[in-house]
Amino acid sequence: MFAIVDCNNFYASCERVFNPTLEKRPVVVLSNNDGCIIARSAEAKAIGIKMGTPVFEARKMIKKHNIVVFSSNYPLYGDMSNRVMETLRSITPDVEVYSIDEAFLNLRGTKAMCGSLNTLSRDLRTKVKKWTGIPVSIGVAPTKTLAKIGNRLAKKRAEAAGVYVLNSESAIRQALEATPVEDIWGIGRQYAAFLYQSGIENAWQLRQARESWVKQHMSVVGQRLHMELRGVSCLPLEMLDPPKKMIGSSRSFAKPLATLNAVEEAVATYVTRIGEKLRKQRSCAQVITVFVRTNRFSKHAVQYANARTLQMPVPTDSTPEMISYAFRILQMIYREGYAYKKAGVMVGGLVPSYDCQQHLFDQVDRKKAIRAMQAMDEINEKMGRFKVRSAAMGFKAQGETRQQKLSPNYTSNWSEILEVQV
DNA sequence: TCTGGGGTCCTAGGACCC
DNA sequence: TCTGGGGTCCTAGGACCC
Repeated sequence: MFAIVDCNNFYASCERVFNPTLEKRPVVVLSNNDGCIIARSAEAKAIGIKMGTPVFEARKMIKKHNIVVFSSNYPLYGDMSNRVMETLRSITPDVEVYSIDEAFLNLRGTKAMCGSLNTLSRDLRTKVKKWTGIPVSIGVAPTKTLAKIGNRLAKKRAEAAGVYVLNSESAIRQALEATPVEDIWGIGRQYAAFLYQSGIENAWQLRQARESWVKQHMSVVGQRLHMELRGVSCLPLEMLDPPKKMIGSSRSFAKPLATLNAVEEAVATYVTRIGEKLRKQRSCAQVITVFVRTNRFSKHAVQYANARTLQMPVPTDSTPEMISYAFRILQMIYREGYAYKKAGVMVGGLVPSYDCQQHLFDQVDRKKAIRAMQAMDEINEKMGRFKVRSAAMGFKAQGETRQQKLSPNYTSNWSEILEVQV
């Protein structure tokens, strides 16, 4: 049996843990750059605030209902996520961290088999709340996809009180009939529209569809999903996270940038982040892509977007080297006269760094570069991010993002730790 | 005025090999 | 009139996830 443990309104709940005055009040958390609403407390959802709404469109509602607004605070959420995951590991080592706020558990072999899955799940839910302050919902079923369906009902139905177990054919049928196709894990907008057109509206109807028909229209991904709905587990628990195949970094700018130099400094910053991630997972990259674009929502501004990919001669994880390639690309795609709203960098073709094919006529002293990057990473680890950095990033952070409603880093910065008055 | 960021997997088609 | 068969690798684009 699989369980999926999903934190309720995770970012909003994290903010609440350290600020109990937010209890019962509508809370929303914004995306990078304070752009869109990406997390909502139950109260905010009840008011009718939709996921992904641009904050300026919701301004009236925010004012009217006195909604508390936060910029996103990823150091805080990441840390709270670790606490939740550690708590889950206290009942079983079989934990797959699926996202910042979700984990799959394999309940086989846990004490559950002695008691009921229901009791075990309820106990786990209580434990996570008590140890971390984060409320979670739990779905339990014979496959991951069915567990996800259970989880949705655990959240939706008050009488479920946060736990929904699909442990019999009749329970599964009931749950599937109550699940519209667009709410199935793996069914997005396109497939949902297609299924409705084909007369399939809920998960039970999809389960009854012919396998060959599903395969024909939804490829093997759909076929797997179909089997999972029928109780045949096709998606195993993945406990160790495989190395990334692609790493990217991009941002929208609070204020558009109009000079090559400013865009260069932003791009250098993205490459620096990518370099850190690459070295952390001990990979080198073979290709690098840079893209720039103007504000795609602006109706009057002249639009321009471009991207280019470069094959690097030798796989590398060296920040300065990647910056020079990124700048070369930027030279090719940058055009004067536009107000740039967003830029980004991606690297791919990742290979393990111990396994990099060298180049016969390589001009770079790789050993030196490796030692320099190691020293830089160590200093920054100790003294704070970007303390030692490439001059290409500039002195003043370019393309800075807006973060006007940031909560303190309660759990990751000594000077922002919570103060309690006695 | 104002609209996020970071990923994965699959398929079809082209280029190439013998 | 009529032009094989079997395969790999790469890329772009589409679909999905949180």
